[in-house]
Amino acid sequence: MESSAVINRTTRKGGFMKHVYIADAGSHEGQTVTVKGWLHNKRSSGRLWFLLVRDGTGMIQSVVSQKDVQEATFEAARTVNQESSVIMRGTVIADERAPGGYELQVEEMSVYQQAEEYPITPKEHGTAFLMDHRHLWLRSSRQRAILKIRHEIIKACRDFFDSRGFTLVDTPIFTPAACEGTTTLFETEYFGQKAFLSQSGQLYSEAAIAALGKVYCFGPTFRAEKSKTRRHLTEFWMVEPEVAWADLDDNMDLAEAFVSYIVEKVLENRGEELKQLERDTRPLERVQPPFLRISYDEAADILKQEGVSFELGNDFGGGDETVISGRFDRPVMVHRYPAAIKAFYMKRDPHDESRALGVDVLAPEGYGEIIGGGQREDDYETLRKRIDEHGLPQDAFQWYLDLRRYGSVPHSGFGLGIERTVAWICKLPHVRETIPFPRMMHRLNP
RNA sequence: UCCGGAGUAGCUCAAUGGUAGAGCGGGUGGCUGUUAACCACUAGGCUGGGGGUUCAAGUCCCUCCUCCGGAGCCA
Repeated sequence: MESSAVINRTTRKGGFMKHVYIADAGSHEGQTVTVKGWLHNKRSSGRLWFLLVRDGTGMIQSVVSQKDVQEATFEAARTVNQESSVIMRGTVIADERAPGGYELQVEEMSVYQQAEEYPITPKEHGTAFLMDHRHLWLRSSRQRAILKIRHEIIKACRDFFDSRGFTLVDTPIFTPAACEGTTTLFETEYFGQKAFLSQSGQLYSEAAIAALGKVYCFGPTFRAEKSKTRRHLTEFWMVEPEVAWADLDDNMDLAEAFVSYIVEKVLENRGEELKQLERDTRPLERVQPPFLRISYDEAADILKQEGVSFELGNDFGGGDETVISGRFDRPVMVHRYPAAIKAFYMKRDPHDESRALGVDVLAPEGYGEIIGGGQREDDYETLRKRIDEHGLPQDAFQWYLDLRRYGSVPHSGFGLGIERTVAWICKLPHVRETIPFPRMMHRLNP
């Protein structure tokens, strides 16, 4: 979209000729073009106005000089206010004094809509205020950069799997029962019966592999936990591959290739945005295979060496993950957690029944778990036993058990949390800025 | 749910228990190269709600509400 320069060759009411996107303005140097956008900021020097105009592709300084324009245009420049929608016709000229190197020497401008007093000013604001105005906050340069990188990450996820023969399988949002039985779910009324919002598409993806071999699902997931930390949202996006005939090692190979690919694509295509966020890219450049693979017990040893009090058998907390990942210059994969703290569907390690063939990928720089996954239990009787042990309803999982009755195969997969990945790659202090409209315990609006 | 912190102008914040202020934003005026421009003037307040102590409460006490940070839970 951004590269299609000319979309309107005819003069229409309220518009001027030759609409050009700001990102392409440089290639129209010396030409008269029309720019349509929003007034980001303005400054003046008497009979000269500098209007910073933004159109989603970029920003350009437009200069309105009283001696060069008609009275109506100069008056428009004088009275137009922040975030008004504007149409500017002028000549593109190179000028090193202009931010971006090019500016628009305005010949005529019109205000499509004069904005009311804009609540977000070019000065500092608190997070609560900005979140209340999230629908407007998105217009800021910083939020725009984050959303561009989020998009790049999502595109990289899809490209990665698509180019490796995976098929996208959309899994349901309404589910009849808990997928894992471990987390608190949002409950909703479904024509007289209870339904729950999905916390993972994994179980359905497991069904799909017998049809398609390699699949992934990509969608929103919901957790009703009353978590109030920088790493939690109640609604977040997850991409989950599932592969038939893959064991835990294959799964880890896939995960490290996947994460490396995502980082590579962001570095390749979103350098401008990373720079805008003042992200030091050196730690990202080190994100290449192989990632170190350590067992849960080795990870626990690290905590012991670092003097962190930790009870063997427990799961790692956010602080523990930071200490463990702090040892490495790239993501680290921790495998073979105690089976007792993992979901019912995880396959046990044949060499040690107390350990599950699960793996978490911990991002560096204190960002913690971005991937969780593992090899699934594929034996019918064992899985039945696990469902009982976890106190889950046998009926609801009958279809899932069927998968172990009709051509069961070893298989593995994982889920990557998009928001945590965006937060890490952008080095943001909180996941709430990684999604356009975050949903948190205390945030349902806008 | 637990622990801690904060609610004062549209926003970000000041204000010994004694007349509630600044910067930004808004308005008016000035400036032909501004870079979150600058300069002058100006409007703007139920100090989160309720109760109490006091001659006097933004300030002290109780309570409720809201938000922020952390923990737990989790991805």
